[in-house]
Amino acid sequence: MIDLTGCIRSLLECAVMRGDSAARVTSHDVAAEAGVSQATVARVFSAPDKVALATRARVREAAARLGYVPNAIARSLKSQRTDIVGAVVPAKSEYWQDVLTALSRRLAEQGKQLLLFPFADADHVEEALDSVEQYRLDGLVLASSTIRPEHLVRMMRRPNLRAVAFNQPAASGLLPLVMVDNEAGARDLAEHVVAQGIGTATFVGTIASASTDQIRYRGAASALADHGIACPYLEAGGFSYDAGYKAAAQIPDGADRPDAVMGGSDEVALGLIDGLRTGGLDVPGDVLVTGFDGLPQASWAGYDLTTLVQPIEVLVDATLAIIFDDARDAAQPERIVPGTLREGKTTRRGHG
Amino acid sequence: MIDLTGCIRSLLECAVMRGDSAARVTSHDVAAEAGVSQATVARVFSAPDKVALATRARVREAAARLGYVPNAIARSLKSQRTDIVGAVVPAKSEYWQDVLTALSRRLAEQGKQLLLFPFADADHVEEALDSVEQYRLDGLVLASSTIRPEHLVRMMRRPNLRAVAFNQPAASGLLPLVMVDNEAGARDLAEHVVAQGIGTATFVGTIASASTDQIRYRGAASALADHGIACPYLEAGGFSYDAGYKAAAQIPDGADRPDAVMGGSDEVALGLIDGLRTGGLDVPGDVLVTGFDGLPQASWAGYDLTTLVQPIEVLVDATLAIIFDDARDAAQPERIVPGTLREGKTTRRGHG
DNA sequence: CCGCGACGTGTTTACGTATTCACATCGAGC
DNA sequence: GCTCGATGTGAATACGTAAACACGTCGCGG
Repeated sequence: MIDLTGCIRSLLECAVMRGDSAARVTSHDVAAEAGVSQATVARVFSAPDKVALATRARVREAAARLGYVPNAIARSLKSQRTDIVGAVVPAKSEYWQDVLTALSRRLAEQGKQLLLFPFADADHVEEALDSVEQYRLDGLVLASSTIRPEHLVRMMRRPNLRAVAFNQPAASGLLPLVMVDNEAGARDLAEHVVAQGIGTATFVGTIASASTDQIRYRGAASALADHGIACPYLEAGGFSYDAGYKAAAQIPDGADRPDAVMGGSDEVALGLIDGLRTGGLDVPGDVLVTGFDGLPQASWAGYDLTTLVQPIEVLVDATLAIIFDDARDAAQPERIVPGTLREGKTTRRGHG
Repeated sequence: MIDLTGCIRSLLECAVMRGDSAARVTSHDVAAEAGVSQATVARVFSAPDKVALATRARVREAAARLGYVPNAIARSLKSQRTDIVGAVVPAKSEYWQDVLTALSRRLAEQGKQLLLFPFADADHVEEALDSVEQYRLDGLVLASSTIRPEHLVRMMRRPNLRAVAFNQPAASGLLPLVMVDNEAGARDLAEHVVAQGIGTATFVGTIASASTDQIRYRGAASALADHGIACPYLEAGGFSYDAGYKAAAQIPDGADRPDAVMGGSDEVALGLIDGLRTGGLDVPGDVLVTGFDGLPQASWAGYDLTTLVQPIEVLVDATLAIIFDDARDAAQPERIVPGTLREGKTTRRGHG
């Protein structure tokens, strides 16, 4: 039987005991305690092999006794590396949440951290970048296609800072770039709905000025055109469920109703589905719907959306590779990674 | 007509020009350029009112010319403040994504940043806390009820670090605590479904060992008991949609089928809805469903879940108040904030 | 006309670590 | 037995800033 209360109390006493004394334990204090120099203490924590085994043990023990924890701030100042990667992302977005989750997890595995610079809208990117410059980050992920080119330019060639554009086609030629193959993905989706036998289609984009939106539309429209199908463009006005939900009301009904509606993103597509259903239509009975991104919610049974799944892990790994691999000669790498078509029931018509 | 290409090119040249020269512009360089001392430069950027207007302008100009950006690392080392708040959170969770979004936005407004320490599971919290200690953060938000007490204890009384437990009932008495009133919320939900005329109910919890789960169950069960309704507990085994979806299969059907199923969280509840519907049941026709948290997805038209909405902004503000307000005498504040019942169609029965 | 405070600026030091350089010790090789 | 290289350690310095302290100037009241 474990004495949990006692255990916690003793831990507590330990913590309290250290309370003031641990206030600021530096490598000097440890050095004094262990009878060595500060340099040796520093070596024990950053390059242990350079210290004799016995000394190392003595220092470790002294450090533990005093509750010493190396100061990352001081280390960063001296070593010119922070082990922190920044990410400039829109404050609200399901998609970016997923990306950040993957990014932070992978960074944590390498003992590095993720510092967030969220921005409410494109006008606030400037402020975010001001903060970015103050922290001397090891790397920076510029996410969101709503970041304007002038912002990207600003982040070029900062010393000691590898900036990477993530799913940001407009950055091509300016910054190293990692993205999913938006155009091919949109084509795949279009080909898929064509194969279901549709005759008309509408593309409901997110924000017309976003470069991903333009490319996805281009891919879809050109594939449809190959089959003689026109594809009008409708702007939802946002990357959100709400934008898609409202846009559903703009889609013509009656004779002009399209056989398929292609959403510019999963969030928009999910909103479209609910909006169309609220309007009395059946998805996929009356209208097929596709998305783009492969959000977890897209595979929820209530939607089971046909979409293009982005290989987020691959994209994240590619991004970190650019940031941390010292192949600085490969000046402007562009990694375009193919996505995967996920067939859901939103495009599953009765066999025809 | 704007010459966009030219504009970008000039910006680009500017950036390249600064390329090496801006490599490491320090306050000393600016001081030399402006013909003042380093101290004056520092003052211009941290306490401008202490510098004469003319001098200030001259320094600002010199700084702009050289592309000087204050070094936050050095500032932190000197001032013993990082202006960074850390958050220890589970890597995957819709709910925490929402909280983090609110948190980072509010911090950004104050010129502070959010450093993420995500952990995959409770066993990895230890490592996350190791990192936390190295960065001398101004504050720390310990989120998730899966963080164990021994971890909380470890964060007590660290000097210069205000740790706050967020929606973590088990932290009561150990750390300052901010949370929604889980018990009252669960009671409200239970009272609501009772008012719909149910006779039987089941509670599908997330993870039985999580303190929030226990409290929510207690609230629901006691309210139901007040009306003579028993409330068996079923564990989904996670905080996720998938866990809820699978748990739906465990719910008895036929004569034993409960009139209402109360999910331990929105994510679980949404999974439950889809799971029940997949099983051929109608929600709310056959079974009422409730959630807890108030996620954006819960109000999506496809679900329109009845749930208890957490006032995330309020919780976040309370958390930051504890971290930054110098009322250190108020040793262990506990802020329990009431949530709001959101009535969706998942508990809207035909009038009976 | 002197002294005193307010104001603006320069000088100096400290924050806590990593790293370079120098130095001492020890074993091996001729 | 002396040199040479390898190894382990200490002393000193630098990273870039903030803040304490000191100093000089100016304006004011007595």
